[in-house]
Amino acid sequence: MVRTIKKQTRQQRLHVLLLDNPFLTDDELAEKLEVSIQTIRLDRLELGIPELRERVKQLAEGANTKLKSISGGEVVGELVDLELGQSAISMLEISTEMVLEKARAARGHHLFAQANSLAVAVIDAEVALTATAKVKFKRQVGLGEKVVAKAQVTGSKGNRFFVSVCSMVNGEEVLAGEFVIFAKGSEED
Amino acid sequence: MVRTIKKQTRQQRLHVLLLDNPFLTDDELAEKLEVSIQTIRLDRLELGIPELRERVKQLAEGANTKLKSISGGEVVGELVDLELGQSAISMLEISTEMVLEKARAARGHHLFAQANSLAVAVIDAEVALTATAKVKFKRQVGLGEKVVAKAQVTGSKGNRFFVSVCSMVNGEEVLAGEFVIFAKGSEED
DNA sequence: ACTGTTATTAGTACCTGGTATTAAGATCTA
DNA sequence: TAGATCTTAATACCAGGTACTAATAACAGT
Repeated sequence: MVRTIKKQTRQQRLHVLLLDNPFLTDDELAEKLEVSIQTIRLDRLELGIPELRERVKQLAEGANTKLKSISGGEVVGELVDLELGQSAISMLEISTEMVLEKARAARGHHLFAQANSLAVAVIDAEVALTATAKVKFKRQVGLGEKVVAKAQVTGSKGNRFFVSVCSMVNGEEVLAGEFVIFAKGSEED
Repeated sequence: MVRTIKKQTRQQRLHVLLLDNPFLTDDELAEKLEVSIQTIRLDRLELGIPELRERVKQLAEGANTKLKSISGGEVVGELVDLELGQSAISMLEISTEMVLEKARAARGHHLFAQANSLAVAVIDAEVALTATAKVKFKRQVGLGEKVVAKAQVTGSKGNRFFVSVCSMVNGEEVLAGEFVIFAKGSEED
């Protein structure tokens, strides 16, 4: 079944081509893969790949929400556990966009963002803002690694809450932070 | 000239509608604004607004680069001045995505990201990573405000560099931070 | 060598969301 | 009432598809 193998590899190449550049039309794909446009369409059908316009649309929508989830979401990372006023756990997988090209290590502020947003989230108040933060980055975090952050409220004084956060990768500490969070008032950030 | 006013306000509404939801077709716009589809098309022509597919495409492309510039770019914010190994200045305008809904204030980690990436950028080395950070948020920063961060290298010890960062809005201090940055090696983040 | 299956290509009708152009009415203004 | 502006209609055309039918090519098993 040589043809089947050909077909499979072509469909794989199709998949890769579209991952690399989702803006390719069937026409262009047909040229690149040296088959007819109908074959491309059958392939897309079999692979469940939508047409150009749909792909572009999904990109446009998806990028929007991804942007928000990175910069505007309530918690950076995925909230795994939350006991308001006491402790919280979140998980963040390091993606390509978070990594410094040269060092291939996650940029510090992403780890900070995870820890900071978790420290804010754990506070049981309408409005909570970071007042001060003291952070230690213990070791690099690489692409694809999953960072688990644990936040623990250690005390409070008036509307000031003290939260310590510890982030781990595979049981290894990668970040330790002490946060002071302001609750309710709009005095500071 | 009642018609002219009508036209202007309609075009303004058109503009706003598309800002709010760029995925609207001319058909839908015509319905919302209670004019014919031709009028919508003339309006788009006059306003220089491209057709739906083009808008979506631009969103898809633009969102990609925006994502990168927020999370993967070399410096968070706009680099205004840079003297490698000495000092650097960057500017960051607070956009809607950076703001906490309830507090209407910029989330701490955005200010941190600006300061941290600036502290890293100012170091004259192939690879620079944050080792420790101590940050104080002095006051809230609101939507649309422009944060100017200044980083100053205050000393070094081996491959450890000490950088202090001060961020201001309208001459008012909003963030003060002390960073320790590792240069070259891949020891820590 | 013949047959059945799978793979590929071709062709056609139709769809959405447009552009571009021409022409006809509507609306107001001087 | 004439002229300018605005709005709507109608039509031809386009890209980039879907959906379907049919013909042909390539090979496998017997």
